[in-house]
Amino acid sequence: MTSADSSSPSDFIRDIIEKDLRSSKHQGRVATRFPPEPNGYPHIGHAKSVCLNFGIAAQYGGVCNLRMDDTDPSGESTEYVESIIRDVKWLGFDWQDRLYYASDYYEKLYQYAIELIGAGKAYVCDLNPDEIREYRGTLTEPGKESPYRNRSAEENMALFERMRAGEFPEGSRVLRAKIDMASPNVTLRDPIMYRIKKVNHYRTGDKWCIYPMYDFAHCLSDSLEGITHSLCTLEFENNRPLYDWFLKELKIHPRPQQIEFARLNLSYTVLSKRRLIELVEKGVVGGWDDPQMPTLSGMRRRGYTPEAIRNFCERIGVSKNDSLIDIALLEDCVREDLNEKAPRVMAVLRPLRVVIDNYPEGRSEEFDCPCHPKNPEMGSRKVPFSRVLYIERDDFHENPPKKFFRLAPGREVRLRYGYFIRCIGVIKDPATGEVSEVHCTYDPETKSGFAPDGRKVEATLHWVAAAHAVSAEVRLYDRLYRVADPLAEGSDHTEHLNPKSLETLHSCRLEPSLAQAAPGDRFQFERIGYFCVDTADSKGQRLVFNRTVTLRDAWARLRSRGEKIVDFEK
RNA sequence: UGGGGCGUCGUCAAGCGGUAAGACACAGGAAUUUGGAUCCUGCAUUCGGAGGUUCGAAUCCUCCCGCCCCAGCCA
Repeated sequence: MTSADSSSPSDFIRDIIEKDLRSSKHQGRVATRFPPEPNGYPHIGHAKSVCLNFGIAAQYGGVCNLRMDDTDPSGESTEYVESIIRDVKWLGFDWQDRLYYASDYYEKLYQYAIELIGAGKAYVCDLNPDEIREYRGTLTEPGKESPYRNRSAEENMALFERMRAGEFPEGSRVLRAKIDMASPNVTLRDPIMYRIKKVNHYRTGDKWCIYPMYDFAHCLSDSLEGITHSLCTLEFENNRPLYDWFLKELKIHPRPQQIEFARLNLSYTVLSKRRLIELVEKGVVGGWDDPQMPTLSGMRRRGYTPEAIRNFCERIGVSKNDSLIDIALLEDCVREDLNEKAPRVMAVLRPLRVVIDNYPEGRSEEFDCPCHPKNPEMGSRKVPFSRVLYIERDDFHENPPKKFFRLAPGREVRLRYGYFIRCIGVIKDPATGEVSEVHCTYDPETKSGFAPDGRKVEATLHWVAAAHAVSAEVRLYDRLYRVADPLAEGSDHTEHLNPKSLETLHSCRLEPSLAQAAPGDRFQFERIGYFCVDTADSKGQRLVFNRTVTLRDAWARLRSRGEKIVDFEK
């Protein structure tokens, strides 16, 4: 026997499923579900769950449903439902006709509640919220039984009907499961099943004024859909006995099994809906789809591909360890995907004017440049060359530091797919002393970048012909936070925001082929990084690019290492 | 200090009594018309700690330590 198929992932959840399959526990069926509450935009943490649930269904020939877990009308909306549908689809998953809503089960859930009341397992409690909390006890002390705990089934039935009819104000009564006020598991101390909320529901409108709680609704929704394995995050581990209690007391036969795994935490970002809403509402970011956001819509706009995200979700694995994934892994995933897919292009972000003194004025020529160095099938594009060019400011140093081997006075470098040029002088702004123009000569023998005499050059620079360049705005995104764990030790994450998480460059000069770029198109700006055309702000003549991720940069690494040494010496 | 869960490389993560996979990160090198990609090389004598069982323990037992979750009419 060969070792496990390395193309399909394996983890403790799949182990359980395979065991269940062998023992025919669910008649060989596998059914999962992705059950978001539509009260926010899905983020990369949701993607982990989406990939897990849909991935498992696909791997074992099962199904995965998409279910809106909409049991609390405050905060839920159609906008969020739409964002979830759009993003899960974009990730590449298909639930066919199995889009469900917990709110479609309200009537059935109500009947289940009636059944529990009839069995003496649920009661209407008149305690107010404060009293309920007091009666619940603490982590170390048992709770006290509610004085309403032993009402007759008839009385409970009548009261519950009147709750539904809207006869009582919010907060005045709840329906509770009668379990055990002394349970060491606080979840089991007569948990609330229904509360009164006189709030309009985005789907059921004002039809209901009582709404089921998560614990009651979730297990039953799962069983109603024939879910076999109900995967959720670790914080629900305490709730599992309650999940099982409802199903057992209602004598539901094929019972779904809840299995908990660790939610995703990503370094230098924050992945809680509450925190993300805060960023949106405080205006720290431009919205849920701001490219700085770890939301799927933000990442899409930033230029991430679904493939990269899926690969990431597979690479991080699934376990019960509370972990913090290094964002470098995510970045590696996009680079890996975009390295293959993104056409190469030249763009100068911070232009420095270069004049080729021995290149005739008014003359220009075109080079045919491959769109991908390894994949000829991606074709080529024409790039014009002329006497005045732009190169990257960073690619020239009047007094080059050690190990800097780009352009400097007297040095020769190659212009990618162009000519060798040698710097013969600089012109400085008399006011600032800053280099404003570099003068060079070119070697006509080195056309396309080859020297017939075989001489070598240390660097190859990207460039753009000044007269032919198109202008663009480029947004350089970096990590949103300065610290790896912005929530560490209960600190306020907004104190750790990275002030440089967005730098906008307005006078970027791009090769003319980019004038045709359409919103969403992705490119590699050679030697810089991966960029995509912004889908919201790039329109008509106004070109806006977002940086998805930088290229790995050995020079930048050397430089920052140097800085560290300098700091150390201080 | 009640209950539930988790501790294997800087970060993830395999391992399921037979002698520590892999990935990212990091470091070095080769090659290079992207200081990219690629390719080599290195990177846990030891698995939170201490005892014990065993010919043999990351895997079994005992005790201890650390971290996370639970006292919403949120999910």
